[in-house]
Amino acid sequence: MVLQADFYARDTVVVARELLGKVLVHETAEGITSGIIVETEAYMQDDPACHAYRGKTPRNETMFGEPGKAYVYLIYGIHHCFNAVTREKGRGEAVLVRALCPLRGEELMHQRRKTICPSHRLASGPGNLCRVMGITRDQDGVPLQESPLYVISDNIAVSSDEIVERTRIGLSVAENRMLRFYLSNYQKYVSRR
DNA sequence: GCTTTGATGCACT
DNA sequence: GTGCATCAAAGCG
Repeated sequence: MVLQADFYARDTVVVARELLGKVLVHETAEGITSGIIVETEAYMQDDPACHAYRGKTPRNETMFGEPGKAYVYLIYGIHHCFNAVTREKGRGEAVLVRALCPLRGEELMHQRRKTICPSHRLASGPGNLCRVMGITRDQDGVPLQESPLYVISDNIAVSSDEIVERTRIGLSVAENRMLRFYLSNYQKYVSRR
């Protein structure tokens, strides 16, 4: 079942936790790739580390739009990052998806990567994730319910004691909030640190 | 194995 | 001009 807008139109931390164990799918001309979401981070509007903290700009406009849309941006000039927009329209909050456990299209993922690596590192980190899934800024603003890019709730059981809360990664401000979540039994698929 | 560093685009002060 | 929600190659051991 594809997750609908009402799933995303809730508290950002709740959405971040519940996205763990769901499956991200991208259907492209090259083929279909999918993977279990194993690591997320929550970004709230009152958070100095959040793009929306200083208000709306052309770059982060998507975050303020409808819940359930993809917010994709370029970081360090090289890498893309994929987020799911949460809360009601006008709120400017999102969940960053940081890592996947590959499910379908692993062949294609290897092709999209220039380097050879073990499968548990294919989508370890937001930049790698977008690369192997074929996500670019072309996907910025697309609704996750009615696009080739969507999230489904599969029957992957996640009990709350498998969810580990940690501080977020790569930030210079507001580092110490427990807003990063990952599944302990998939830790090797997660970016390091 | 682990740590360091350069590549690189774009929004914003 | 600066500072990033990063990655991988190069260097060390």
